[in-house]
Amino acid sequence: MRYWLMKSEPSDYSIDDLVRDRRVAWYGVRNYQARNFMRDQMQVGDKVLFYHSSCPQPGIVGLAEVCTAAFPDATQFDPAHKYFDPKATPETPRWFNVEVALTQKTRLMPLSEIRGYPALERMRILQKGNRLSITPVDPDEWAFIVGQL
DNA sequence: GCCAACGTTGGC
DNA sequence: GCCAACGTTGGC
Repeated sequence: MRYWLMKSEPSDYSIDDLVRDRRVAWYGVRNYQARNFMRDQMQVGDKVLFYHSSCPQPGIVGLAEVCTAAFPDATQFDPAHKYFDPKATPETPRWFNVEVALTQKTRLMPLSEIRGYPALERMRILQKGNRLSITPVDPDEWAFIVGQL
C-alpha cells in the first residue's frame, strides 16, 4: 500500500465536486513522471491526500483512495477536448489515469501550516520548484497529517 | 500579474 | 545529443 498527494485546481475540480461525485477519473495528467506513478505504481486501495493548488488557499482538503488500476485517459483521443493529444491512438495510448474515491472531506490544512511542521519538511510539495501534480508521500508523513486533521 | 523553476519541443 | 526557445505550473 502506498500513499500519494494529488493536486487539483479547485476551479477545475474541487473537493466539493468529489463530495458530490464520490469518485472521479483523474484525467488530464500530461506529465510523464506523474503518468508513470499512476500507471506503474498505483494500486487499488492506495491512500490519497487531495490538495488544492493554484488558488487563494492552497493546501490539503480531503482524503481519498485509489479505486481502479490505471487505464487510458479518454480525453487524449477527443479532438474537441483541451487534453487531446494528436500523437496518441487507442492502439498506443500515451496517457493514463486511475479513478479515486472520496474517503472524507477534511478541514483545510494550508500549505503554510504544512511548512511549519518539521515532520513534513521533506515533502515534495515543499521543495523549491516542485511542480509535479502527483507525488509519493511517506507513510510517516501520511500518519502525521491524518493525525492533525 | 509576476516570476522562478521546470518540462517539452525542435532545429541543428 | 545539445541547447535555446517556449509553454506551464503554482505560490505569492
